[in-house]
Order: sequence, then C-alpha cells, then structure tokens
Amino acid sequence: MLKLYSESPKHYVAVDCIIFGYDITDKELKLLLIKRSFDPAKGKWSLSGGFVEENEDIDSAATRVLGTLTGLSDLFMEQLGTYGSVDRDPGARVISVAYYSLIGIHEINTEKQEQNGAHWRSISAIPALIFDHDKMVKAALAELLHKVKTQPVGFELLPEKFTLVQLQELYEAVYQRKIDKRNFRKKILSMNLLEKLDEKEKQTSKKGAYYYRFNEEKYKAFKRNGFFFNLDVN
Amino acid sequence: MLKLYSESPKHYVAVDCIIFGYDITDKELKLLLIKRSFDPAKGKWSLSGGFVEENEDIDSAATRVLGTLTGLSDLFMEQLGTYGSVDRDPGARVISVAYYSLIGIHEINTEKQEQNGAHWRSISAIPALIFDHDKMVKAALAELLHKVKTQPVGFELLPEKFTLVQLQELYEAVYQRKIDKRNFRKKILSMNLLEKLDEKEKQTSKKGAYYYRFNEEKYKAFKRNGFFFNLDVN
DNA sequence: CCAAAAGTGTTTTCTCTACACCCATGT
DNA sequence: ACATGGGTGTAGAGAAAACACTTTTGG
Repeated sequence: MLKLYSESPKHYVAVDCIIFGYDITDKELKLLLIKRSFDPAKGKWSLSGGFVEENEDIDSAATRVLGTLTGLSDLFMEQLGTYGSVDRDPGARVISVAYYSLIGIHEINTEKQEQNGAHWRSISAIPALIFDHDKMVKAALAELLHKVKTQPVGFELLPEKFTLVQLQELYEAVYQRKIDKRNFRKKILSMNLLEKLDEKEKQTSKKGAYYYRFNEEKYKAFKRNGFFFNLDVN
Repeated sequence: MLKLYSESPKHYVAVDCIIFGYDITDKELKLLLIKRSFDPAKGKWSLSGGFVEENEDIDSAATRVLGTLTGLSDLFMEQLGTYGSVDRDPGARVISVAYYSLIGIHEINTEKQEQNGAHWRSISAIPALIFDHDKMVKAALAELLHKVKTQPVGFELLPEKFTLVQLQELYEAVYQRKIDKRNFRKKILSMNLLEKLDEKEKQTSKKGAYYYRFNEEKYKAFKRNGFFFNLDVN
C-alpha cells in the first residue's frame, strides 16, 4: 500500500441477496425476485439489495436487506462473492457484495411479499435480470449445489419437521434429477443426524409418513470428531 | 433498494492478496508477507494490498497489487471473499476484498522482493498479522486445500517441467501429510493430463526422474466432456 | 559394488449402484 | 378389497487403501 487512506477514492458499496426458497407443496426451488421500483432499469427484475451504510458491517447490511424483505431473522446466509466491474451498474460505479440465503417458503407470508413487489420464481424459469444479477444467480446456484452435498443446509429450506420423502424431493428439486429412494434413505439415516418422531404426516398418503427432525447438536458433536457431511447420491 | 445512489455513503475499498508460493527445494508451502511501512500498524506483518481506484475493476486492482510485488502477470488468482466489519482497520473504515494467488517461487527474484519488504514465510510458521489478515489467511488455506483436490491448480505452484516426486511433495506440503507413492502416481497418471518428457531431472538422484508437463489443452477438452479433476489420495 | 532415490502391481476393503416387493390405511 | 404412497435389503461392480520389492546409476 503506497497511498495514504485520504488520497484514495471512495466507492458506493451495496449488497445483493440471492434468496432461495423451497416450496414443499409444489416441490420447486425458487428465487425471491423484485420488480425494481426506480431508475435505472425501473420495472426490470432484479435481486433485492441495498447500500452499505456508514457504520454498518457488510454482513449486517445483508441481514438488514433480507429482514426487510422477509420479516425474518436468523436465516442461513453466506457471502457469495463481490462484483466490482466499473461498469456493472449503469447508474454509477457500485461495488456489490452478493449473499445467498436459504429459507422455507412455508415460513413466510407470501402475499405480503408480493405486495412489496417481491415474487417467488421457480429456478427453472428465471426471468432476465438487471446488470450482472444473472451471473450472481448462476454462481449462487453452483454454490448451493455444492453446499447441499457437503453441509447439512438442506434443512434450512424445510420446516422443522419433515418426512424423508419431502427431504428427498428437496434434493431432487435442487439437483434437478431423480434420486434412488433406498440409497437416499440409507445414506442420510446412516449419518445419525435425524431424529424420527412419533408423529406422522397424513395429508399426502393414507399410510402416512413419519416426521423427522434434524439434530443440530449431534451434527456439531460429530463435526468436532472429524465427521464430514456428505450426501452425494445417485 | 429504497435510497437513491446519491444519498448513500461511500467507502474505501481495498484489495488484499494472499500469495502462496511453493519452494521446490525445501518442499514448503509459503506465504509472501510484507512488513508494513506506514501507520497504522507500521512495522507489523501484513498481506500486501492496495486501494481500489476510481476507474479500476476490483479484479484489476488485485492484479495490479500482485504485479507490483512480484513483477509477474498472468498468475492464477481468485477472489476469496470480502471483509467488511466496520472496525476491522483501526485507521479508517476500509472494506477489503481478499484474493489468493498461486505462484512458483522459482519463477521470481526473491532478493528483489525482500528489498521491497516482502518475505516468504512457511505456512507452518506464520507470524501474527495485522487486522483480520489472519482470518483471511486461514480462509485462503482452507480454500487452497479444497482447490487442489478438485482442480488442477497444483501445477501453478511448480515449474513447467516437474517430476512426479516433486508433484507429490507439493501435495504433501499442502495437505501436511504423507501420501502413498504408488496410489498417487496411479491416480494422477490415470487422468491422462500429464505428458512424460524424454528429459530427466538428475540433481536429486543418480537414476534420475522423468520430467512431466501438465497439458492444459487436454484438461479443457476433458472438462467439456464432463470430466472432473479429482486428486483425493491417501 | 553399493547407496540412494525412482519406479512399478496386486489383493483387500469399502463404497456406490441397481433393483422390486410388502406394508399400512382411508375410502 | 383395493388403490395409493411409505418403507425396506441384498448382490455385484467399481473405487480406494494397504503394502514391498526391483531398477538405475554415479561415485
């Protein structure tokens, strides 16, 4: 570093959130997108974002944006990367730090969101997005695919209680392919991270499917002993 | 985004480079660190960095910093993440985008570097670093470990011609453990990414070890056909 | 001729894959 | 009693791990 701080230029810094949601009923992975309400690119689809304030950590800015849109806090969220091409935003030079987060669509009031100009769109039919947001979404999807294989984040997209069928459907929605039922169950159950409950889900079948719950404590304990989550099934 | 651009604050944005180097002779993975020449934290060890200029992409800023220090261009470099806590730099609020890069120590003039206050330090004995640079290094190391397993980046740390022994020693330095020679060779050679040369390296043994070269073109072709590099050996 | 490092295969173990039938229950 | 979705095990293939001796050659 040759220059003094004061001799260096300052930049607008924004956060953009790639919000993944899973809908247990229509079994689709979705993205929360907004219709932009101001120029430039007013009326176009975009990720939701916001500027980083003076005395605000970047992570906090992302949490704030996410909270404003969903009304939820304590969601899974992770930094994806920073997009800093000079011309990425035609309005001004804005550096954007992208975050992705996972939320269960069942948890939130979808109608209220749509009033705010936010809409859930299936990842199989994402509209064109402004600026480099397509690039961000593409990167986030790649990251998500890797993440669900190597860390137990799939549960973030489901309600606390879920059936193995629902868990498998989630993985199928993310991978976009069918998974062998027996191999999937064998593998996930062999990790000993799920607790079988006495309760059954009876809406979708007469027999009913047992509910399970992810045990965070067990996972932490296993991890301390060098265990790695791995759910790469055929 | 509720605010207009002009109502939002601007921030100093810097890049910091985690520069990994591998020394073929002492078989150690190293980091290029500098003794900071100005306040705050003058005289302390730090990563090399620099501010992002007005009309400069962030990636370009990182390339520039790396070039200034090493005199090299076209090096392997990738974004690691952005560090944006308000108080991370006591001098001012500076948002830092961290990059890591891989270079062969043999390629550069080490003496010239040391004159610039830059020093290669083994990763097994990294001094305390300023600000959150320790955190960056830790993250970069984790990323590197993952990267060398899943992408052919190890070659970036070696000269163009290298022996299989040298390649294995590099992986041993990165993983910090011994690897089985026969399994390692079997696996890397079965990928068909290395070309055996007619030349032998004769400094370290009487018999001499054949030189190999990484074939970038083959790798690209294989990748197009869905091949994934994987070098996870015991 | 011998020290020192390079090079080379096989067996065993484990993990991944493929695959089909019975079970429970509401109507 | 039957239709519907839930739940279960095993055999074969392929990948990973363990392991020790022969080759070459400069001094």
